[in-house]
Amino acid sequence: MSTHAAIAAHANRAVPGYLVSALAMTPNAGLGAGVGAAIQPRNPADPLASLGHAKVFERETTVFTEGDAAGSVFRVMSGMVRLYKMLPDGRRQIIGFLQAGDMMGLAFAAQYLYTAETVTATTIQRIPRLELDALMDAQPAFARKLLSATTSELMAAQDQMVLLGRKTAAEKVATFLLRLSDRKGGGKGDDRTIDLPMGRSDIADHLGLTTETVSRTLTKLKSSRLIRILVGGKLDLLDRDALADLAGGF
Amino acid sequence: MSTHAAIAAHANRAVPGYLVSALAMTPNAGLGAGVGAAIQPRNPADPLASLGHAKVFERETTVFTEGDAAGSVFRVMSGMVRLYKMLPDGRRQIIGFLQAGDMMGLAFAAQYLYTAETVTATTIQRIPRLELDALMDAQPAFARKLLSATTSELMAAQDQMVLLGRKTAAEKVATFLLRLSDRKGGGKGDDRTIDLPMGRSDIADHLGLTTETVSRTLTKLKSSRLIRILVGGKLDLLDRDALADLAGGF
DNA sequence: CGTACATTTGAGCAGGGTCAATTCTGGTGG
DNA sequence: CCACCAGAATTGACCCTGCTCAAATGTACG
Repeated sequence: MSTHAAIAAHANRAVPGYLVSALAMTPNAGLGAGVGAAIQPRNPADPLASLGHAKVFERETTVFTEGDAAGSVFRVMSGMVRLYKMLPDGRRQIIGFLQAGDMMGLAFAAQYLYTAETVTATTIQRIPRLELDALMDAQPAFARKLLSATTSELMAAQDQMVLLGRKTAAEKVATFLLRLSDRKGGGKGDDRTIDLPMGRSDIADHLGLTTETVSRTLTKLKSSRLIRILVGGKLDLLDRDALADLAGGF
Repeated sequence: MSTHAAIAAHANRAVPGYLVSALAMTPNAGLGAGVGAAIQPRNPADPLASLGHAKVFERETTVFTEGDAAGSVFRVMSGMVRLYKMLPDGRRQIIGFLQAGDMMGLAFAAQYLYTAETVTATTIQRIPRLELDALMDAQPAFARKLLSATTSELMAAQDQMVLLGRKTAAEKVATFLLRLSDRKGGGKGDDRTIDLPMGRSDIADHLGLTTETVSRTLTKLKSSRLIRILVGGKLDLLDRDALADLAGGF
């Protein structure tokens, strides 16, 4: 028993530390598949509002890297962030995409367990762990919220396992599009139009596919008149019912 | 927007309820990939010890089904349980395998989000949600433990996403064997021998493979002298280092 | 000891990957 | 305002890993 990169990483879980993963505190969590937890940034009852301070990151910038000492948690205020893990040889699995309200870096470990990078220009609130701890001590209700948000993330992660382990390429892509669409639900404008700020290879690494397969699958959906691909990373869902059928659950 | 089995299930996450998933409260959690949390059954400090009551389930028995009203949480005292989700057409994804100390059924939703079945004869403690709530209110430290356990599960779930999305069949099987081995770490006897009480199709549905591929892969590992397959669902790890290399991280 | 089911093994196939060329897109500078 | 350029996306051709279908062992329990 020696060269256990595998086992070593696994053992992290046993570390009685703090700050383990990402989590979101509102309903719109989920796209992240075990990642983002929205805690309404501007909610009057937002207990995090006064903690830490916000900073703007430009697009394609690293916020923190897997293995870094985990001293803070972060909350996305606007923009989009991707979280991923990499295998030693460079294969990448994107754990999730975070949007406004989602949190990351939350965990009970000394190091961050994945890398966080911005997809678009993003405003991020950085909250020192100590401040978060203090808030949890002071407001038991907040601790409950964190727990609730974390279990929501876990549910999303489980759905993602079904997707990765048992869905076909077409089902994966259809599911992904519907999730994205659900995410930004209530908003303004055409509710059939969704934003795809991330590149094809990001989508591929999130769905366990290659960029080529993602592209081909989108092309097929376009030919079938289920979607329309617009310029500028936007896309119309022309037939949600058909997409939902294709997605096959979740 | 109508036939959204997908979207409906997804929406569950928004339900402000309780009791969402499974979680474990000790280091040996992890095999579950987003599932079991061990809370030392016989630990003197076990705050759950006096709650609910235990029951013995025989092998291959359903404990609860996805969609059932979620009135209780459960803790495995001995034996093994599998948790899974199914797609409408019957494809199955096993979320994780639970062992002694692992909890399940914990969630912030009104229904169970997956099905739990025993693999072997299993003793399970059933704890009404109300009792768990009361405990959380009475012991803030316990609530913290739950949060810690849940984030551990989330970490495990993220590792499982990497496995499902980016690993080859051989890497998946090697990773699985090492995880199983780590799980029951400290125990007695030959630490190279591990128990595989679940069938090949359970392993397959956990790793996103077919039974045939799992079988073939194990045969190859056997031919390469990395493992030895014993009767009675046992198996020897003959070369952990080689397996760890094969597993490629985590 | 026999039967039912699980596992293994075999043969052939296909979904999605790889490698590579072409087209688009968006930003930049003239 | 437009031509140019670099990177992204798309498309094509071919291949391989892992799946399907099927048959042959193994194994456990009554």
